[in-house]
Amino acid sequence: MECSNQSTVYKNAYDALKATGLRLTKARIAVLKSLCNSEQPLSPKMIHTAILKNSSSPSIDQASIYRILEIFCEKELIHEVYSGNRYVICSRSEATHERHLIAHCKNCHKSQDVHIPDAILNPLIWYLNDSEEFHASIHHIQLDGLCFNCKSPS
Amino acid sequence: MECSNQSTVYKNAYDALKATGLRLTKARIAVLKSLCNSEQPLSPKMIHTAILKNSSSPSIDQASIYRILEIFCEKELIHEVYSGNRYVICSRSEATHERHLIAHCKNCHKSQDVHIPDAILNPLIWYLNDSEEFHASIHHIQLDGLCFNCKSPS
DNA sequence: GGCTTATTGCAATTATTTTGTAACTAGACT
DNA sequence: AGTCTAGTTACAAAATAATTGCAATAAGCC
Repeated sequence: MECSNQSTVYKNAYDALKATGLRLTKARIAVLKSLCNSEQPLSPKMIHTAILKNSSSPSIDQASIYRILEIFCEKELIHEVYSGNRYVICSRSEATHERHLIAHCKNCHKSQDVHIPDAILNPLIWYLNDSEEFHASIHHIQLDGLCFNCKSPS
Repeated sequence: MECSNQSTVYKNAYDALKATGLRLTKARIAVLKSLCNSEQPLSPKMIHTAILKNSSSPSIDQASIYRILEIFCEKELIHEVYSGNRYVICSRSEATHERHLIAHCKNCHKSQDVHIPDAILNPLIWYLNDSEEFHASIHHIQLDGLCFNCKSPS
């Protein structure tokens, strides 16, 4: 909602798009804007709806939006984030009250429990709760990254 | 793949299912088993396929699988995890090389950058990388939990 | 302004998710 | 073991979402 902040976000995103060498089409601009104007992650459908609702935007076909999002991800202009249509059994370690994180490999899509010593995890939990920014559920912190097998040796 | 471990996982999950008071139907058992036997999160479709492939399982209708997953989530027998069909602009802070986490509120679905002091985050990153279990991408660690607004006051 | 080709719109296809209802069955109680 | 009954499921159909091929378009370059 911070207008000055918003435009900074958009300006950065626009510059990043330009830097990729991709053409600056009205469709891509519209998708970028809708993401920049939102404080929550948007699904392709939500982006489509947002663009249609905005009278100043041209109408963009949904197929284009899928393609644009795919390209933007490749170029790392945007991230894909949590949506929630995959499931795992609640962790093995919950029963024993151990703390853990669910680590999700972006490459092979396997998930694993990662056990973190309390000495390391506690400060993070405490910091978050004290900051009042966010209350992380201890038994369901999800890390995105690469598992050991998929981690490139570079 | 650890057989003894697998059955422990299943045994716990089965006990947890029983404890909910839900009926122990063949469909629910089949869904529970397929999740327990998988080391990666499964989509409804994947679960359906897995069950059909398993000759010892009865054939379960996919509509039932959707309903079972919904109920299991309510009862907290399973978690929904990352799947990736929502998008956010790559973070504001990446450009300045600040470290941050993307925190995703399970209630209102807004995401926010959570800034963690290096003193707190570094040990976690270092521990993970040293453990060789998982390589978390520093600019894309995702926390699931509740944002301050949605956090219940209890 | 005209050229070139990356990109989009359109339309059709395929996949996924949801819903209503009749049939079924797990668990409880004889 | 047999019967009852509410909770579940299978089936079919509808709604929604995602993908694809190709002709039309327009962005960037001269």
